[in-house]
Amino acid sequence: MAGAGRALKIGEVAKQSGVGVEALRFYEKSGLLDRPSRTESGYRVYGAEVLERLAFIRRAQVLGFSLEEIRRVIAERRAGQSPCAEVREVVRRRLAELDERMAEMRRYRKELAAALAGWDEAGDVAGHVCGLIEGTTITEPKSTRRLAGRQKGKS
Amino acid sequence: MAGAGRALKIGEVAKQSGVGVEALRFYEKSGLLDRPSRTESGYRVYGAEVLERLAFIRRAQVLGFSLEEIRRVIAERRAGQSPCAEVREVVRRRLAELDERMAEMRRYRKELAAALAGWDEAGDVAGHVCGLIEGTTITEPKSTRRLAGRQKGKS
DNA sequence: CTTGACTCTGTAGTCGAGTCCAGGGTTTAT
DNA sequence: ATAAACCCTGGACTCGACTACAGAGTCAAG
Repeated sequence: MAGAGRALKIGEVAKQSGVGVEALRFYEKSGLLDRPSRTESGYRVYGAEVLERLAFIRRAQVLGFSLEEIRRVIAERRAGQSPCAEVREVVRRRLAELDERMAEMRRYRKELAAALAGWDEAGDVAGHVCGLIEGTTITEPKSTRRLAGRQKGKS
Repeated sequence: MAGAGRALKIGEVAKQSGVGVEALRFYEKSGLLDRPSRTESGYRVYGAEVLERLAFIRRAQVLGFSLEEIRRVIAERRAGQSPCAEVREVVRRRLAELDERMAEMRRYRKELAAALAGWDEAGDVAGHVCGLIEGTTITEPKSTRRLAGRQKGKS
């Protein structure tokens, strides 16, 4: 696979992958990208396969892997072992988390929607903030854990 | 309302609210809590109503409000205006976000589950990472936005 | 040959929601 | 009276995934 124009400089890679020059260097530092060869003057020179790697990373990210997890997967792959066991593990965990998360969200959604609706017609009583928050009784999630949170993308 | 033991010191409040001394001071600094009166020696002295305020904050947080949003709501309330319009706004936004989020999650879940299942019986092919990530084609979310992310809770 | 776009390294800053610490002072129980 | 437990301030640190910047070198076009 791959066969497009090779010998990409970092800016090319950024443009083609949508990842951003700084992020690319950051990924390299974090062990997500192999360090590429260099021109005599020190410029990074990538082969087209880096684009696949980046797609891989993006995908994994989207699936909820943290960069650290992705790093481990890649490292294992490079160590010859198929990282499948690991990946499977992570995926299973993700699934469970996702389900939990979604259940939580559904609950919140219900609360929110109910509060909004009920309060939409009730008008507001001074002193109470719309009854919205002070009124609702929520079954507290015992541990509020991270979502597969990602920051604002520029795209 | 309220009528329990008044004149709480910060540690009491922490214990009764589950919020943590440092967080309480942090909330105060951030304008989420009014600054309480002090003893002569400078100790914070809270009235019981702070517990309600904290419950309010917790609830709002759980509903997906950021501290900044909560701060605004409280500020508006204090300014005499009912913050209902604002709250409603935020809630509506949250609902929309939540829905979008959940749709995304459902998609991911499907991908993950499918990948896991399909791959569970296929065995692994070297070179491909389980087909999991390199294989799946995901309809990319056009902008990857923050979830109502919250860090690891200590509870 | 000069201008401007690109690249390099290394360090620092961002955001959110806190946590942790040092280096004090105070209150309470023994 | 003294130790333990509490409280104070101010600032630094955490985590994750980047982004920004300074200051310097390099490359391609005109």
